[in-house]
Amino acid sequence: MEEENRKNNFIKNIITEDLEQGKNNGKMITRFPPEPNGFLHIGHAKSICLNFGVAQEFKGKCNLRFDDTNPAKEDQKYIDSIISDVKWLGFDWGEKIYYASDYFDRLYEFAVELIKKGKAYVCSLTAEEMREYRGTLTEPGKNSPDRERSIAENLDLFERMKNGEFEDGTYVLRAKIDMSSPNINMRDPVIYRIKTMSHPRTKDAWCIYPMYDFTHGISDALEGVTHSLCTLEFQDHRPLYDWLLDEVSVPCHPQQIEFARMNLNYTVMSKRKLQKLVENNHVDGWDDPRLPTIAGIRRRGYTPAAIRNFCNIIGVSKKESRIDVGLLENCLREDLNDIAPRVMAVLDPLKVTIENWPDKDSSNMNRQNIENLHPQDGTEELEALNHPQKPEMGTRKITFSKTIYIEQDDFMENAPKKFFRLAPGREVRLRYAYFIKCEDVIKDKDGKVVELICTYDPATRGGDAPDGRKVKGTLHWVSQEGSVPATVNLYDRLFLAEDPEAENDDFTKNLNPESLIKLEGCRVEKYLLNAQPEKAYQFERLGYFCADSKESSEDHLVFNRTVTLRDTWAKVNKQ
RNA sequence: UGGGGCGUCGUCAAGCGGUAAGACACAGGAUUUUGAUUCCUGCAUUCGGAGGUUCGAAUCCUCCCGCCCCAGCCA
Repeated sequence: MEEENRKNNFIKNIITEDLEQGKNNGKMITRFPPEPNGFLHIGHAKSICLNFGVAQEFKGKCNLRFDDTNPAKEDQKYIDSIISDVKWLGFDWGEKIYYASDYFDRLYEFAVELIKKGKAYVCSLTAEEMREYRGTLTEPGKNSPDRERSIAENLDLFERMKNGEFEDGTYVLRAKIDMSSPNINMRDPVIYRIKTMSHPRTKDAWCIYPMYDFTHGISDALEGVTHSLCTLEFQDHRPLYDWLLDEVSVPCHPQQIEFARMNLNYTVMSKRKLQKLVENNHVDGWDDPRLPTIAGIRRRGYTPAAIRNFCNIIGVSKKESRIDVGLLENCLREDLNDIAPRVMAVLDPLKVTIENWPDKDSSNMNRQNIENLHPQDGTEELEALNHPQKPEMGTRKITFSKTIYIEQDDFMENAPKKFFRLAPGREVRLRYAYFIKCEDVIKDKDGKVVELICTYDPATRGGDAPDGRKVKGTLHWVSQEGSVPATVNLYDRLFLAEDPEAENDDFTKNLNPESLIKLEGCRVEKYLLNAQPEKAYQFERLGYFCADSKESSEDHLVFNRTVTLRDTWAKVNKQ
């Protein structure tokens, strides 16, 4: 379904044109450059799909490169999770993983080159002073008193910075550009700072670390990146990106192109807010199935194909937008409908006794209509399709018996005409089994319906009526003997508000109190006993579900609802 | 009020001077042992606004309006 017919976008147009004109010797290389300081979310998926996607499409390559220049925030565990997420999404970064930290030596040399050209200087202004000297959005900045320091002195100071002779914060290395530039990024930006701190990969080799702007462009150039795709907020940095690459002797000059990041409604995407949800236990951890993190949606049951397709469908532009999660869910359903085997599960069981079904120990056990009746326990095996539209997915046996369960919602004592399900005196089909008719309703002392007494029609075995009579409704069901108990997590959107962060006060006020409903008394087909975590099943008439990768076991099955089926009845019913 | 961006259907989004693609949503209808799927049909005389250029403008020009980003020794 996906892969074919990928949509065009302005970035692909640029690449096509560059390739046609023979730019970059006909090569095209992109990169996905995460900072390992947090977990990936669906917004990153857009960038991943874009960068790896165009590389695939144009027969180029895409490097996975960690932008690990700030040891204060970064950690190996993030590196590991990012690698696993990108792999799960289905992308291949070739033989090696790149790290900006692998370039620390060369980066240092490039800084020295800049100093020698008189294009960088060591500055001793404090952070606060530097802010004052920087000016404001409307007023130009002032030159640092250290701006005209001699090259020799700069060289000496910078080397001593590297050697660890100074305290953190005493000196920085700055590019010498233009303190009166209307673009604040060009007002002598810091390119190196002292941080006496161990780095996840280079350990204690360095106590000075390069800044993003300095590192990123050079890393791109060293890797021969041709198109450096990043989000809109870096547009103002492009002049600096270009300045740096022009001033330093790198092998090539990549082109930075910016696009709008993805926003989804009914959720939050910022690292800080996701962190708050986790820390304040509003959710169950970084992989909570309600979170838009890759780990979360994966645990929820989303498929990589659905996410890739979604990223293709939403397109790439420079317009800031908030995409309807409905679009995502639709891509999910499209994929799941194709691949998920169908099974039956009853989430809110209502007991049904088939009164004319032979009792285990009664004498009518030899009734000939019940072809595969097991005389020992009074059950019958029936055959069900694993996917009605795909016979190649095979069939499976399901067990029918005297005691079965249907969904509470599928029975109504005083049912309106449009209600196609079970009601006193009405007949429905049990999927792949028999027609049953409701003869009696048993209630407890509070008036709650606790059991239905029904009769079945032996002639309708498999679900077809030989006399051609029609029933409007087909219900899913499960039998006492053919099912096992399970817990089911019903997930819904995490927030009630389309834009949870619209008001500047506490966004957690918009949390949906019903984003998780844990159902304990569910019953699922025995077939599900060996369900693999994350593998999608369609619980017929309910939605798509998967066994939870953390909590489900053969002793205690736990399923997550990935997404519901489209439900036009619910919509009509609401009106 | 400095600089950089962006404004095409409810939501995304093509379009690049020749007379508004597509997807989702929505509304009808058909088929259906999932009120699912699938399948038809409809859905912007109009492109933030106002002028101008042109035989012809969403596309070019001018002005205006609205929204976003930038003053980390974060990325």
